[in-house]
Amino acid sequence: MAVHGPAMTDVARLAGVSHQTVSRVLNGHPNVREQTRLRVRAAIAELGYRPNGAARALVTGRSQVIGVVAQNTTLYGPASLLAALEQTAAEEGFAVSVGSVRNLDHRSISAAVERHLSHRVAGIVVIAPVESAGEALERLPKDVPLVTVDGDPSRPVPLVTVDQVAGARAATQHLLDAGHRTVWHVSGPTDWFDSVGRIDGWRQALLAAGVDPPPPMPGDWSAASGYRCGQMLARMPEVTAVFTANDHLALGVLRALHEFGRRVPDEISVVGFDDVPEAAYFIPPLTTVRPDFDAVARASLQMLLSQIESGTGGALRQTVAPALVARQSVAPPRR
Amino acid sequence: MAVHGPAMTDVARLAGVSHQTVSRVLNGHPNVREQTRLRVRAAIAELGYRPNGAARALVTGRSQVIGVVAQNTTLYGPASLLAALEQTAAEEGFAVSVGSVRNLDHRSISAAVERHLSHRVAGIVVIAPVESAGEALERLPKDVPLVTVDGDPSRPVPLVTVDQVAGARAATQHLLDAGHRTVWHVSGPTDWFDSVGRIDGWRQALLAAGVDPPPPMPGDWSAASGYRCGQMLARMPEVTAVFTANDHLALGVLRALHEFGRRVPDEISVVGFDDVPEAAYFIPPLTTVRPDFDAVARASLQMLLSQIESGTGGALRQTVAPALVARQSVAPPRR
DNA sequence: AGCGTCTCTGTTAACGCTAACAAAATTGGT
DNA sequence: ACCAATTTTGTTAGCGTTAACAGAGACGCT
Repeated sequence: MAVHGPAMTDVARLAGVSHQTVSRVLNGHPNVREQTRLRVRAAIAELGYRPNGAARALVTGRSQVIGVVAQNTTLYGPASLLAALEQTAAEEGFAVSVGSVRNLDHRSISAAVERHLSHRVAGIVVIAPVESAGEALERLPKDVPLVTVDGDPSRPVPLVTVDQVAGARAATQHLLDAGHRTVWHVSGPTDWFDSVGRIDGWRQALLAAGVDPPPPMPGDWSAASGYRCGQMLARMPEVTAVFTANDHLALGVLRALHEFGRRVPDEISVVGFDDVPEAAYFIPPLTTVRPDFDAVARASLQMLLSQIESGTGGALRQTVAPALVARQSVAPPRR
Repeated sequence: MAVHGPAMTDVARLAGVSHQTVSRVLNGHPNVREQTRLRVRAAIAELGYRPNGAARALVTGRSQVIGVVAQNTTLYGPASLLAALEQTAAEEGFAVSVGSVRNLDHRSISAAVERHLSHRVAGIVVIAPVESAGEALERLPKDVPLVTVDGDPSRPVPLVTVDQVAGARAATQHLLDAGHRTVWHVSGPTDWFDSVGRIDGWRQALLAAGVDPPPPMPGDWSAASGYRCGQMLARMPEVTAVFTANDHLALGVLRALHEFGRRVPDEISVVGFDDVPEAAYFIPPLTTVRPDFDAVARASLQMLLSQIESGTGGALRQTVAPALVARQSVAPPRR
């Protein structure tokens, strides 16, 4: 009592009503006399009463907590998404419980989801950018509200995603528009849907321009792998434009090009993806594509909440368009 | 039943024991016959039983959840810390609930803490790098296990922190050792304890070398503010060495110096702080100080768990030493 | 006045688990 | 084989809340 604070019955006693009436006030039930409602509110304030979420969760079978499963919350994208999700959830009165996971393999994901389920979360958001995550998701009890972000477009699971294809197309087109005859691509890991989408968009833009796409160079999102690819690109005199799957890869490429004395954008133009806050201060400032993480978070949460309220598990799909941010890393090719 | 999965009584029935015995097996109570234990385990596996955390939390008064309050989980430091915290907590069987907060003022912090308390978290970790957070923390119910990270060293609250002073001293000393006569400093926001500590360490190293510290230039952690400071530094011919309070500031400085044609490290040496993964790919690769976020997370959690178990609220203090990572952004001054 | 129909409030019974105690089974020493 | 100590199991009573139903007034109609 002393330690755990007052309970509903204490409020009821002080207000001179039954605990059930207090419950009704708390849950905004209509049939409570205005005067009673005020008395209860006053008692709540006086005692500093705070409803016990565990008890509520026990009886309703659902808590006011949303579980998020993500892999590497240190990467800029996932971190931004998580923060946005948390903000949005808080506005709706939900807490967010993170379950990060070392690998996005089947077992790790299941384990994280299990942990969330055992806490009886109201719903789960899975940031599942790779193939292997999909399997784990299909075996889930299907009465659990679930939304995937950046997941597999081919699976029948509610999905919110940044329009990778459109973003990549815009980036590539921007380079073509500047006069480049073709655009090379440093991609992310090919088992990530994000990567696949960005490769697709890049390829589409080239094909639409009647250009045969060169082979994409696979990276792993890190500046280190961008650097390695950059070392190769720097040695190829015909390369004048590069689109990298994220800004960190671009940083590595910029560094390699700089070391080889190839000037950006004079000799080679570079475009990234993500618009990390530092991108404007790369040398030179990086032209990139900015996904709207807030919009993604809002859409995911809205989708999740509608499932929670309706009880039905719709298989919706929502896509958020990213925007090109032009800076100084792009210029027309020298002739 | 069907929707919410089997309960303890279902397991008990299948195993031919009472639900209390199941509870004992689950909680590792010693006095259970080996044979019984196995039978119960088998039943649990067969039914896919998952204990109900809400019910457990209700009766014990504590959930297996740790609340984290942080401001900007998009910044590299907090994000890394959060991820490490989550990993460590998961190993101990705890989930982590994030409560991010727009501002670290008194009211926002209290609100976030309230939200956690209403979910009956077992303990709270506050990543509270600024002064204003301290007040909010002192009014908390003192029976809640609490640990602050990077908080106010002068308050009687359990605290884990990176040794900012030692890190900054090492960075500054490294520059002095290279032969520089003095070292300039681009600091973080001065209401952050991290910044204060780094300023202190820098100043200490200079004073110990018999040098009068130049005025620190205040930034706000962002590359943008680093760039602004860099523009000033670039115009000052006497500057040969700069220590920035984090790597993003350093990036901004590097960019400004580059624009002004001042070469790093030939004319000016730069050292950062944080060792973000990209720092090795800046132009030139950045010498920096690497805090051990995993160690901080482990220490915080251990401190929190010992409070949870013992019930006592010790006012411990623990400091984690960072390590200097030497790269190519430092060289002896030209003479 | 009498009676159904609202609106408001109270009573009781879960939800799934652990704690405390009670009972039964096992062990060991004689 | 018998009693006491010990180990193992079962029984009961909550934890704080919501849901379902029951009861008590207030109101309008015949």
